[in-house]
Amino acid sequence: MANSPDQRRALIEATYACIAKWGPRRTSLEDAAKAAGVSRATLYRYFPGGRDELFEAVVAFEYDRFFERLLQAVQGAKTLETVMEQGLAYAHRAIVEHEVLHLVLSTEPELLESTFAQKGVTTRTLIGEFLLPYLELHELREGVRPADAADYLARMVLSYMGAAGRWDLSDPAQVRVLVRDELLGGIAA
Amino acid sequence: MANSPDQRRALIEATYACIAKWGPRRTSLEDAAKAAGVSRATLYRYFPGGRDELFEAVVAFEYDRFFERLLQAVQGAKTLETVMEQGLAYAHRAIVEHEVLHLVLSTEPELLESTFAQKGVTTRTLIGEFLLPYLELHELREGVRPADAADYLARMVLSYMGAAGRWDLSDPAQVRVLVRDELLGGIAA
Amino acid sequence: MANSPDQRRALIEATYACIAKWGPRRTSLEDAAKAAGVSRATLYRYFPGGRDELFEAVVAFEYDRFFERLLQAVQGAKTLETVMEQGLAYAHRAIVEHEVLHLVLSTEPELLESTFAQKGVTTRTLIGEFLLPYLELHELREGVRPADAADYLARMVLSYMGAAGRWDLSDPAQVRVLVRDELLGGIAA
Amino acid sequence: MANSPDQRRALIEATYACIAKWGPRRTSLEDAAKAAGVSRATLYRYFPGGRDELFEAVVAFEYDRFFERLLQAVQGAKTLETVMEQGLAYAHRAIVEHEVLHLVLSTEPELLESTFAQKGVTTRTLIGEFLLPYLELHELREGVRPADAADYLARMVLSYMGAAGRWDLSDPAQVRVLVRDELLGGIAA
DNA sequence: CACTAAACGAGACGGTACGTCCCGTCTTGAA
DNA sequence: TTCAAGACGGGACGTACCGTCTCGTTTAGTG
Repeated sequence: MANSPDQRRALIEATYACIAKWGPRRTSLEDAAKAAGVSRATLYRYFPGGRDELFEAVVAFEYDRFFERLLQAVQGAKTLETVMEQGLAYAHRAIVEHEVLHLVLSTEPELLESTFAQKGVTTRTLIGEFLLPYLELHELREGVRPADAADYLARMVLSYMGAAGRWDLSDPAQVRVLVRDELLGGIAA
Repeated sequence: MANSPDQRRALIEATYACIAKWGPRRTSLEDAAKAAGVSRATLYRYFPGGRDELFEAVVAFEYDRFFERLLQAVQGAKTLETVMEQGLAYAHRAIVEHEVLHLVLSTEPELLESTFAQKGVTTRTLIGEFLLPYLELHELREGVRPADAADYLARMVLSYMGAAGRWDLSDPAQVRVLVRDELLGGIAA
Repeated sequence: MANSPDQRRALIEATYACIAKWGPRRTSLEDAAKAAGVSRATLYRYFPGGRDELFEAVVAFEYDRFFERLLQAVQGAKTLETVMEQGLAYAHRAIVEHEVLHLVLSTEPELLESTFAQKGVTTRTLIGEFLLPYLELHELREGVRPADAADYLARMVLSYMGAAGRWDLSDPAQVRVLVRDELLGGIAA
Repeated sequence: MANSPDQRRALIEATYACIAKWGPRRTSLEDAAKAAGVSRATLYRYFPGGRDELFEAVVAFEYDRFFERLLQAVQGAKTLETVMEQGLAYAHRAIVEHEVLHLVLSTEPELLESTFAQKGVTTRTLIGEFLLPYLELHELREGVRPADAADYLARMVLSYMGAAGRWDLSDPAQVRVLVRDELLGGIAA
């Protein structure tokens, strides 16, 4: 039915913009459609599920885009340390700049649940699996298995992504200390 | 002007029940007021901000109640290990049983931060400060400062509260291993 | 549920006015409500059946008003002849002036059907029964029963109400001739 | 531009069938086109005026067909009485059988006049002119002019077509009495 | 016979209106 | 006075059509 992926895309991005401007609850489908240069009727042709389906699509889209770019950000890294540093730095930057996902999720958390549920895997698992190969190449303290270390690092990454605490993650030097001393300190040989 | 704290309380709990049953978006003020045995007009006397204020109050109320009970759960603990074990066990139990908190926390723990950012003090900080005295009494690996360790533990607690991963937190034995070997392993002497 | 008959009345008359101006198909509930100084939501509170119920009410209302005034117009008449003359004259005037009923019925005849169906009696029967007492006091040609004569006159009245043909019913003299010579000629002694 | 009169015809008849089944307001152009085995785009090629033009065409078509057949039904009649009897009998049968005309005529006969006023010549006039030759061959009561009698009979025919009242027009005997005693009684010699 | 022009099916699209639901405000009447 | 009861305006939602438009595809009809 969806002839033009362009319009679908335009709707998602326009909706994203509206949410960023007014918040999800203050964003009507009329607004979103108008911002996409499309009639409300057409919106329903691309998202028959209406508001729910549209918002889910926005979240999924932004979620994918975030991790896609995160992946790009750590593309060049060769060692565990640089992967962690570049990843944390990018994630922090992205999250601070784009608060939209937060906004959506804090207001309508149910959306995220279904989005992730259908993805089947949690974000933490995803990150853990991405880090695993690096850990297998790394010298670990004795008794520390790579899989456990990956899970531990994934949890810490997510935690610091959300709230940096006393660290300023926009300062590469501090990121470097955080990663090498704090995060890897407990597991690296 | 709020004459009866009882009615305010009844409204919050009735709303909580509705949210638990139908989700926030499917819960109307009519439903909530009726469930509280109160007219919609009265609801507006206690929560002039309407829907937003009511829902915020519900979340804040449940949030407070959760930590209040969490505190009770670790009341008798004397050592860092038992505090952590009892706390994690209780939190896991509470989250599994109470769907609403589950709804919020099951997503990603960092979401909670943004939701309660307006409280001025983050949950993580709260937990960290609670753990600090225990850490000051604990033998720590050299070079590990109690404050840093508290922050580290708080992050891990929040992470495991939201998603236990490969651990079954309803099994005290597993909780024991998780706490003593995994979480405290990196900081304890 | 309908607290204020005034608003119900206002809605009916506003709708009537809209229909008169733009025709039924070009009259939206938004128009009608606005013309009545009422919100569309309130319209549905008085006419839960929506458009159908509202339009039926308009037709029924105008129908009743028409016959109410017709009755008034023949109030003073004592003889069959004057009843017929005054009634025909009024009906002709009313129909020519208010074409709205015609407009509705020609576009959405189904409306009228249900309106009359629920009234249980046809207009013709109504008129016949009204004329009957006058006929019983009138000298009739032999073999003509009052009831049959009443039915005959009712049919002719309705026919001339809709289309006067070669008669000018706004001219009392012509009405007089039509009634006395033409209509009563066949039945009066 | 209308290439195929067949398709135009098919559209009208399919629309007629839909109206008969669901009523005009419940009949969409999609329905009508599908029933005619034609796309909605093609419908607009034959009826650029859309819904209005199509529905008008249906009514006009059925109107014409009705009188065409009525004419056939009285073809063989030689006398005024048989013309009236056969005509009334056919009209009654047709109206009872065909729901759509029933829908229109069952209300009040004069409505038809206004509906077809745009035809320039009213149905009543049509019938009157058809009856005139028969009346000119008939012995009339003194003082009764054939043209007046034709108009009178036309009015009565239309009236009885719409509502038979106490007569059962499917019984030839009753039709006979109605025509000869009642309708012609007042004008025949 | 190939080529063009038309009629046609299919369906996307903007737009209007419908009937429904809920919110936030306000009034009324009874305890 | 306080509260329930509920009317009301307003706004958004999801649905259903309408009328317009643009594509391919078939079908004639013609050079």
